[in-house]
Amino acid sequence: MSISVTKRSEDYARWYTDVVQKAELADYGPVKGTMVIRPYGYALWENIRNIADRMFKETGHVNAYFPMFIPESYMKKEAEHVAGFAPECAVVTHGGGKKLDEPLYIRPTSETIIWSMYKKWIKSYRDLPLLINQWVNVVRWEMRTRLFLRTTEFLWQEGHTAHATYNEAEEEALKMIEIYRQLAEDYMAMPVFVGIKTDAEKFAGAVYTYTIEAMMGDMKALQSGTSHNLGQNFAKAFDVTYLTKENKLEYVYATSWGVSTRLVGGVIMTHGDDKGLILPPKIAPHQLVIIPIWRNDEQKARLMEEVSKITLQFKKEDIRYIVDDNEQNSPGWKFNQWEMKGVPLRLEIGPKDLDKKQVVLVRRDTGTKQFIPIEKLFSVVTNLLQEIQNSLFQQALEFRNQHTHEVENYDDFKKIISNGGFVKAFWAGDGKIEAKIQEETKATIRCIPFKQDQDGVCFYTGKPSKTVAIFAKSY
RNA sequence: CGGGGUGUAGCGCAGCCCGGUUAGCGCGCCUGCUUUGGGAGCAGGAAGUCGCAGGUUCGAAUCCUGCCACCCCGACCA
Repeated sequence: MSISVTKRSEDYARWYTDVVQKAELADYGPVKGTMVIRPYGYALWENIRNIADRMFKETGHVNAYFPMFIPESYMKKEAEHVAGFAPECAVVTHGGGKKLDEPLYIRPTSETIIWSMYKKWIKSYRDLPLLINQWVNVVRWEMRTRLFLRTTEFLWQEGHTAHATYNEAEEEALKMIEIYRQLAEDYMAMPVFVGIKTDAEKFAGAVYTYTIEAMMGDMKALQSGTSHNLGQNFAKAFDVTYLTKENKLEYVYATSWGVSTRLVGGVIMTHGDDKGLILPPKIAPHQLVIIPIWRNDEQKARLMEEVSKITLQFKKEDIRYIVDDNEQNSPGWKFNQWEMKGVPLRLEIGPKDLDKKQVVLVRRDTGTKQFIPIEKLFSVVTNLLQEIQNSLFQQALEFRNQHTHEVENYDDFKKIISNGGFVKAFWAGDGKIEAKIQEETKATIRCIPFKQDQDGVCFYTGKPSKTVAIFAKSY
């Protein structure tokens, strides 16, 4: 295996796949479009997942598991839903050597099977709200796949909630997109625009779709999480009704929301550089790698003794560290390897340091190297991890702002889009114009941000508008 | 599904045009010794149905036909 990655400036797509493979995050599976998530990549996903899971539970959600096989008839109950998903489904036609009476769809998402169960479980307003999440795999037979960003099978969570009123469902959908914003910005250090999708881009079967949209290193947008207000569409399709306090029969209101292993791709493309990955400390599998450097066994013994003292404290304070005392590889090799894997901090300790009661600390993001007295090590590491976390977010935010341009006419719009970047512009167009813009520029409306406080003129139609939209080419 | 590309050792490739004995190179792997502060050195070693199936030929990695797989770029999508 060669030991460096394609430069981002040379070929961004190749850089991405190089990093994924050389940082040992994932590998191609034997079936087209499938991905093996390797231990290091899975550890990263687990960290993201655990944070999200905690936030879900703190807001009253519980986990459950629904089957991956969905009867064909269920898929077909909600018209928009089947139109949106059926073409990209894997379908099981045989089981136990026999042709099945009814084909089974492998879930592309679980609304239908979950709502078929909710019909059984919801009878009264006392059963509401029902706030269930599941962490599962789903399958979508995509034409073109890319590791983490779009694979035939991927891991995600899908929350499915049932509510008594429209307002409650709306509140839930908004609450969850806010949780996704926090997950992206506060933990993954990935700034996002939060807003609503246009009709053209919303989920098949949703009334409203809310989204977080991040900018990747090549200035394309990544839809990183969505939350849908499903209204009564699925309740009606699956006939899920409840009795109100007033003994009136009403259809239930629903939401669904999800984030996937795509987030891993988002982290890679938000922070990575030509040396490989750069991971935000809060989600990094290892926050710190310790590399002892010795010349003989006696030195190694002394070093390892000091290292075990140091790690004792890290362990106590829940700093995720790894000691690389492998004897086969040279220090230089290890430096490069762990840089490829994006470990936020590197600690070097050798005989010279031991004599001076110090260590060398190197930041992955800036490359800054400093000598730290061992007695101060713990507090310095703690502060540095926080600082790296903040600085990664700030840097990503600056990058995004630098490449987000306001435009007032279509000519400027086209220039910006073809050079790469987000366009932020007043919008008063409709779906037809949106489609035309997409055809001509490949850019779509990523979202209409929640924060709207200005009046202006639509860049395309020239009509007065109070609505700013974010346009970009996307993954 | 359209366009392009690639299938030869675990990985990356050369050889193919112009058929010829034992199919090479780099990295990795194994053993030993010496090394270790930015991708170590030397010596020895293991490892290949040349993507698959037919065909042409005395002889095919190489020529012909068909098929398959994967990657990249588009249309579709988390």
